[in-house]
Amino acid sequence: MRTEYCGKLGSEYIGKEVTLYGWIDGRRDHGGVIFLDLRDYTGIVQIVADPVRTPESFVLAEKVRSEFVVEVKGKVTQRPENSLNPRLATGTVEIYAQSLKILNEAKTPPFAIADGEAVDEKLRLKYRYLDLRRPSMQQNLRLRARVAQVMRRFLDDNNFVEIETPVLTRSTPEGARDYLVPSRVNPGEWYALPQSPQLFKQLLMVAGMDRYYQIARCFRDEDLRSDRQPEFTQLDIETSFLSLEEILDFNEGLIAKIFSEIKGVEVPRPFPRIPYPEAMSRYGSDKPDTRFGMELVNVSDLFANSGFKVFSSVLSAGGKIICLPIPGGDTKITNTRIKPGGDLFDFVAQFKAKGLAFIRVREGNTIDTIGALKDSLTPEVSASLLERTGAEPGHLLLFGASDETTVLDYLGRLRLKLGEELGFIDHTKNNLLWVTDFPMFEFNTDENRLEALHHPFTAPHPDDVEDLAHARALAYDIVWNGIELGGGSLRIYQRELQEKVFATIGLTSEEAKEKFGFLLEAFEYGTPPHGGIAYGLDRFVMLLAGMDSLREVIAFPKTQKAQDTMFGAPSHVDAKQLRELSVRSTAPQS
RNA sequence: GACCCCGUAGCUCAAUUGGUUAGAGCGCCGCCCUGUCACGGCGGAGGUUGACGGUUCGAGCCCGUUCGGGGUCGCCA
Repeated sequence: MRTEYCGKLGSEYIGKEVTLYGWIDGRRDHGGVIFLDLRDYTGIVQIVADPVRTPESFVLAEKVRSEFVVEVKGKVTQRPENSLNPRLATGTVEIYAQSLKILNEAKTPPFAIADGEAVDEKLRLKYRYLDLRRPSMQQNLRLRARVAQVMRRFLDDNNFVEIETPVLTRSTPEGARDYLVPSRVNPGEWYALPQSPQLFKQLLMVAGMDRYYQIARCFRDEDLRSDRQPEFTQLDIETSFLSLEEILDFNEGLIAKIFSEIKGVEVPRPFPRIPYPEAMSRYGSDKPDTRFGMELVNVSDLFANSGFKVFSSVLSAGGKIICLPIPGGDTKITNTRIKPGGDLFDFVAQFKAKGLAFIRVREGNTIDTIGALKDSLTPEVSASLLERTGAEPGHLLLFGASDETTVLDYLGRLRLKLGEELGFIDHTKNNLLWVTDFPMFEFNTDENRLEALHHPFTAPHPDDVEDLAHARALAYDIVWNGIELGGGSLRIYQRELQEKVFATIGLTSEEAKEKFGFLLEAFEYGTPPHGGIAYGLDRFVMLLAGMDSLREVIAFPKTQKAQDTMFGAPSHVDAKQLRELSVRSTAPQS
């Protein structure tokens, strides 16, 4: 029986007989004495074997290699004065191995079980069980478990009930592509894996569960990114009878608790709230990073009578001229980068920018720019420009001219790129904020119809119900340092309103009845006002761990091609299995 | 669907302008070593340069195709 963990041993254990289990982390053979590093998840402790004091284990210690699994029994001993190792937590002691038992041998691992050197991603995933032995992965997964525990404890303390919802459910319109599961019992019919438990949790509110949460696995069959996996985990929350204010306040409590217990950081409350239109106009993003300035400035009016054709033609087409002011940018950013062929030009071009105009502000507020623009800058316009953008000598002013949505998007992205490049981002900050007042719908030009920005169950602002197409939603996103941690809304709980929203996104009443009839019917049996939120747990943990990929906080993640290279999933299946499911593959035979 | 980066020994990387037998560190194996902890010393093994095709007197290097990993755009209510 194990009596202690390796990494916990210290001077207070001296003289104690211990039994340890773990992996051999290293071996130093001096011929007459052999030192072994024994590792478990808590750390490393030094084992000693020599022919005089521990003759039996000495013979075995000569055979032991890295990653052998062993049992060690012995006495915790004070290290000699000149052999202390201050770099090891257990460096004041060592164990003379009275007994050393090899429980299992190990092949030489394909990479060292240690942090530090970067190992190729495909190797890590192929040998994930070895990769997970590394200290950093041990820490990340244990951090994840602690975060989930803090969440559960907080919600439990607030009378929430944890309820599981089905993984085999039905496909619904809108949203991401579904993962489908064929039904054997119902040939030709399919389950869909849930993109979120949204409708189930709303029905739990109808059911009077009052406060629900679930750490729920969700599935979306879309292309992967470093922060997007096809299956991921949400902390899903729903409450009845709470106002929007109460929900935000409650969630701030949850987040503050996580920051306090996990990071030891007390975050100030209440979190700032930025209405969506303001977030877009100031930051060009619905998840603004407020850790640095460089806010966008609308200067359209200053160029209303401009002779600069690029600007005047955009303005007359109803577009906007927006400025991105860059302190110190005059010397740090060359014209070459801004002009066609430059990296900044190419960067914004992929987001539909036609180009970037620029003004350089020099000593005495003199202005350097291209001739065509200079001609339209009267002294009055120049003065207003400098005042409104806060520009001082050394500033570079970049200008985008396009329709409003487009120009805000590409300048917002450019702001982030340059803010990072120029070192303006203070990475010690924890800027938490809510974005509120999202529009209910946005126009999908491909399908030529409105679609829900959040989802079609989001309640409109009560002042805006007369004109649903332009209504604000009672929705909110929580943003940490420019990254969306989660989002939610108050929900519709009246049948008529829900039907109107379905109609607005182009669902016929027949389609609405066929796909959501159960929800509409439920609304007729006394549905409480309700609302909630969902957090991306993987992403939250990734950020708390300071990692830049979800793979670092998921035990068995998928590759960019959505494969599990260790298990070999997805895989072909027997023809018999397909027949049972009434499914035939149309994929080209390989 | 598209673009970019990467692929050389078990691992991390190098290899001048296309030029002799593809190198280094770590790891691994053997021998030596009683206080190391990145132990040390001596010796050794280890390569289809992801794959296929092309150009060339000659290809790790150039070209094409393809496979794999990563990043990004689109996509992700």
